[in-house]
Amino acid sequence: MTTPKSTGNTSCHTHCTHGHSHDSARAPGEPRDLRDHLRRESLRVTGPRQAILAVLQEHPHPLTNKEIFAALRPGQCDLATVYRSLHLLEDMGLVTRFDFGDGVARFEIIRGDARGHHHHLVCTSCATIVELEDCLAREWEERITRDSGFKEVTHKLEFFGLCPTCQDAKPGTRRQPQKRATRRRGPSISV
Amino acid sequence: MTTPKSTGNTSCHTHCTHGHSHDSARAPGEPRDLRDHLRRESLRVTGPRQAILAVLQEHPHPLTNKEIFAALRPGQCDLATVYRSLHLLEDMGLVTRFDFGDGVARFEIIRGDARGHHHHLVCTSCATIVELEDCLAREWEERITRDSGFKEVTHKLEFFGLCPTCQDAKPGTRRQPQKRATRRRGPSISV
DNA sequence: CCACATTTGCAAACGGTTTGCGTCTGAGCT
DNA sequence: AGCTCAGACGCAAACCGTTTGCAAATGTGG
Repeated sequence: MTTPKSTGNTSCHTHCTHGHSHDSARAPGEPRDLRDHLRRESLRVTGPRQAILAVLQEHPHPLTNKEIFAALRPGQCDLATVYRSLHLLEDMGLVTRFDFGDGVARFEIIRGDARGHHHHLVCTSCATIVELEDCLAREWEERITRDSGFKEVTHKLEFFGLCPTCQDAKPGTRRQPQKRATRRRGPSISV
Repeated sequence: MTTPKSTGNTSCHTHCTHGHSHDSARAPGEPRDLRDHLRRESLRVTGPRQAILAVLQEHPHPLTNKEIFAALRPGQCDLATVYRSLHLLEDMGLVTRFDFGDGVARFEIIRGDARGHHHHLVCTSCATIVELEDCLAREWEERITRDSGFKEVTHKLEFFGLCPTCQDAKPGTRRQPQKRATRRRGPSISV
């Protein structure tokens, strides 16, 4: 259950092609911001919500609901509340949902410091996650908007590969035709 | 269950920036190809497998397991067999799995005629799907491979938006804070 | 036509996620 | 401070896509 494997390290920000302004002009994910957002919609500032956001703030990588739940003090709140709170935080725009195609949602806090919309590089073997700087597909959104007639065009883009560590521990040739190991969720991510 | 909604129309191939060679030099998804692949690995050419591949060949858009199952003659095969066969076809490289982030896998046959790796534009309201020509992110894979130390880098990229039809039938402002409609799977795709 | 490994159908299990409902609580008001 | 009540929470059950165990059915090479 609580496999801590999925949170990797390896900070490999591929590029840094923008000013990287270090002024912290109200980061969206800050505690104050949570209060403001909730007040504005006459919702309650509760312990679970603050605790969950705090966990997200301490972790620089996408976390699953269970991982967030595990990072909370035992008995601090129910798993169902974690799910509900993350929907709320997502709707309020404080948190981004990521989908690595393994059927588990992951969440990351939205930081003010130029760490907004971005993508990930995920190891298909150990699920180590590398954050990629900035977005790559904005201009395509525009082109597609023009050509398709769609509106409010957004995108999801994630990269997958074998991380340096897993390249060594390679278990021979992969892709046996049938008869492979179980397909039930493991630490790895099938692409 | 069998909502046929998710298969849209609207063929809007955004560009066509390559020779579009019309020679059908052995398309991967053809029946003959299925036989070859199976024989090569001493697997059986069964009715269900041929039928499933045939359904995929008739449909130009990604289909879910259930949609494929529904397109088969009643009693032709079990839903579990559909799941198993699609894993097989995917492993053999005859079919591509797509993930639109709604927790349901979709499959599309791999055609030989320059319709290999490509992406989609999905309406977040009615789930209409538009096929986008070719791939846009190949060069990024190379760059990321260089910069990260990962190997065998691949990617998943899908676009989402409001299709022309759904732009009109817009139900006022969206994004109510809490208390929105059910989150259980519907025809639409939440991004 | 046989023998046997591969597949299938069926039903049950699985795991992430959502929800119904009764109880609890944050926060505005007095 | 105390009241009040809409909004949150905890708990457990439901949902739903997917996977799998097992016995019976079937494709294939010899």
